[in-house]
Amino acid sequence: MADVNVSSLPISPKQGQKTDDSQGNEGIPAVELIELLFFAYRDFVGDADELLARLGFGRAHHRVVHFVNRHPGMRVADLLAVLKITKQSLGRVLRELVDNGYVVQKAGDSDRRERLLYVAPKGEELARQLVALQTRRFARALNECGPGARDAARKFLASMIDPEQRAEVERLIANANGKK
Amino acid sequence: MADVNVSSLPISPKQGQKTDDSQGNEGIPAVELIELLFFAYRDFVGDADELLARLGFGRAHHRVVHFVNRHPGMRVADLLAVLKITKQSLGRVLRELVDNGYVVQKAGDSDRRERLLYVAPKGEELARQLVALQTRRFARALNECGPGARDAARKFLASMIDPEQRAEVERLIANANGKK
DNA sequence: AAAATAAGTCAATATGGCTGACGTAAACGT
DNA sequence: ACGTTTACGTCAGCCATATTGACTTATTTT
Repeated sequence: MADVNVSSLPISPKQGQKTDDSQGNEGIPAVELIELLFFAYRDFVGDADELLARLGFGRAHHRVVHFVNRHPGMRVADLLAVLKITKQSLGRVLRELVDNGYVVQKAGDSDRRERLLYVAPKGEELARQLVALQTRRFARALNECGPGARDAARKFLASMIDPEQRAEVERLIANANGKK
Repeated sequence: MADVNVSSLPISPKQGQKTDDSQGNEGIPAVELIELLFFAYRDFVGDADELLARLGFGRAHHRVVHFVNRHPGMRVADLLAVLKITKQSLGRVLRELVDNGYVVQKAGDSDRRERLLYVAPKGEELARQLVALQTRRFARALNECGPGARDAARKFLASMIDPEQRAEVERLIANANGKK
């Protein structure tokens, strides 16, 4: 599968551009971390792509199914805010998911203008499979890193989020987890 | 900028779906890590987007400038292998970068069919600015996580890469770092 | 009754991918 | 020396995902 031949690239003439920042975190130029995150994320999303492609879906459908599954009854406006896309962009994707029986919409109880979003059984199963795929990658990686890696990764990833947005994301996750 | 209103999403009825995997890494459902990585990566690439947009460039240009800067003299075929895109997809992006004086091409010395890629001063400056932006995010995050976070993050990110691809990525990074 | 809100839709456009087909120049193999 | 392969580029057409702007419909709010 996609066996590339990147061997023997020329060696960069400029030696390790440190750009360092103390605080007990010296020694690894940040550009290295930047590239690792790039490759890690590419493989991370790649897990889901094959499964989605077999259903005729793309990453946009993935995101919708995932968040609707995690937040049953969310409004369209909420979904737009989470995904940070426009309503026109969501339109086609949501319609396809509804038409194919992955997502259902119900008018709001107190406000009947709202179309509350829920996953149908098909959608829940798809979301479950997608989470399972990506969970497997995390499990493998964290096992390789040894004990404590999970907490460290959680803290690191949260810290990478824009400070102004972090509280909101944490709230989102806590809500979906059932706020235990 | 983009102040969303995601407050008060409904609470998920199904409690924390553990999907756990022992090894001293219990306690955080993987779905939480999945979402944190999603949001972290979105903000991570978002850093560059604004700067690129001002130049009329997109993420595709970012990747090209970055890797050409890190691997001066790389061949077009090497770049295609790293980015895993087709030569037709690269075509327009590379042409724009060359036309606007960010990247230069030189015929190979021993094989004159090759068009070796180099950043022009303009391209080097752009690459530097982009790395600086993303370095700033890493520095802030790692400082928040305390000592040792850098090594932990490096190990974690590397472990998230497909095992079959990891050696190749490590080689790529080592080469660019000057193989010290 | 008027205004604001939630959602959906139409149209046009941009970006970044893809496949297939073809062309050119240079290197390689027999 | 000739034919094949390689490295690169390009034309044409397609798809997926996103954008902005304008407009409609239903419903709630004021």
